[in-house]
Amino acid sequence: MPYDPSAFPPFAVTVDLVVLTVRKDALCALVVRRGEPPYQGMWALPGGFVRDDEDLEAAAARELTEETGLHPQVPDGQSAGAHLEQLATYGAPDRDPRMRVVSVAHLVLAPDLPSPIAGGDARGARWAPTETLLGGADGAGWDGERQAPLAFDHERILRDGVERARSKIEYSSLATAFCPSEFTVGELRRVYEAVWGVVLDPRNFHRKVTGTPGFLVPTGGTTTRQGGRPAQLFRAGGATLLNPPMLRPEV
Amino acid sequence: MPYDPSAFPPFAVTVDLVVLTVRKDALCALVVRRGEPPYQGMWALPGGFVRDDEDLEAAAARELTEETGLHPQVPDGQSAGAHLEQLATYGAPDRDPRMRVVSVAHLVLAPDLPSPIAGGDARGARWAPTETLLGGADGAGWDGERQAPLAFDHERILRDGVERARSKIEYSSLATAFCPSEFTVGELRRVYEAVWGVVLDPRNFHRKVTGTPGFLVPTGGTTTRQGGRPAQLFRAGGATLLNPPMLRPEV
DNA sequence: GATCATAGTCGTCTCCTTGACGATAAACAG
DNA sequence: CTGTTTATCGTCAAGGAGACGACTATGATC
Repeated sequence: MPYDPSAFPPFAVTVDLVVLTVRKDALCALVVRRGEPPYQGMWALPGGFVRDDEDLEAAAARELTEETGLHPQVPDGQSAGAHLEQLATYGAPDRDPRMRVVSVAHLVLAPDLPSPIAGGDARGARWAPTETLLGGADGAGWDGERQAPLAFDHERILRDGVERARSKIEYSSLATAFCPSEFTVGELRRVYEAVWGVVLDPRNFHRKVTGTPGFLVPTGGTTTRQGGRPAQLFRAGGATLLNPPMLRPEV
Repeated sequence: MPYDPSAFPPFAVTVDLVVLTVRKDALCALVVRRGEPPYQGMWALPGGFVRDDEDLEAAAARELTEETGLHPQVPDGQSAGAHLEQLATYGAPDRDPRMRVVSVAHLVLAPDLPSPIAGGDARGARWAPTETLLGGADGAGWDGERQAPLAFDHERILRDGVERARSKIEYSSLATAFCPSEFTVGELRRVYEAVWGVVLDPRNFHRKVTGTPGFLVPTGGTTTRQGGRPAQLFRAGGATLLNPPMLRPEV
């Protein structure tokens, strides 16, 4: 098919963000309240239009900073860096009732932020447990109160993002993106437990992560912030792919 | 950011296809020759504009049928069905010199087609080994002749698609998408060898795939089309996720 | 027809990983 | 001092994976 500049239908292109963190042993996502129609007053994933001369990833990074104050992927900066990657693109013709909108969703994994949502356009933004946002079909049985459904097709996007995160921490070292720059083995274990929704054996987990080359680098320090015996502090090692992978317990 | 229908910049949205198959023990991709500028005369991935009222996946399926005659994912039809999934979206502001184009790339895994490219808009379309199309940085050392580079950012897209395929056949049963509806363990092994670019032990491979529940279902028939002792015929089982996974040999 | 080459299939052996779980260590709360 | 909590080390048995020997059933060649 030839390119004919007058033949292509016009689209709006947006980025939406699935920003995940682990708070109080629960996997949580950032949602914002919509201030205008459609879906006015409902919760939605943060996002916005891609600008005229802006790359997709740059748009995602800009939205992330606007909403949370987080900066993606600062190589080693102490400032809270977050992992950002493209998730998938959603473009059903009727997903926005006003016009044809194609949304390039991105996945962000962030450490738990000290202040609620630092430096963000935080009017009506909050962290909500993914289990609450997704209702029943989110894996393990669930009996809490149902949250009003998300706007647009954002529930589907969030579900895909959570599944991506669950799968990705198996074979990559990305679970450390949920941790502060220095963390203990126990804190990392609680990340895996929260994201997968399972309970892991502390002894086997310790053996596994400390035995995986390049995953963890001891800093020499210790901490007792979790109570109990002081734990060694680690930072993320250089490895991005884990070999052998962490395997989600089956069933 | 509020939606302002007059504020969003106009984009063109296309789908591009990375169509992979295994031919003569080599992983090959479908490329078409461009008939007009820019990049006139160069090879490119097949693709085209998304229509006004068309979902992204529908557009990818339509392009696939137009180019190859393949239909995606016919549940069990004998007619050559192919696996189709979204790969990633590419939207750098300068990726097309004429206008702002966002391309939603899709990955297709197809069995080797009997006729060169059946029923397709095949003027100037061909299968080319990915190793040739990608030049050096495609993993194992390479010393063949260099193919002229692909148009646009299609080399990057192809590289991502090949990597996705390599990784996906590890933990899913998608390698069977490269095989005809009935195939032998040896044929499946040659698929893995071609996609990964390695040599696998036939005995361990046989034990592994026949021992993975839901991967293969014996049909009862045998074939000698590969020469040697007749081999049992199988078809793909119901499992989509392999447990345990096939692991790519390291290094 | 005997022999050879080619594939396919079954077994064995050893090493390593994993899951289950006992035991010890070092902090804090009472 | 004692109990509680969390961290860390060790042991053991079961299963998976790589290396590789052995045997089988075809077609090709002499």
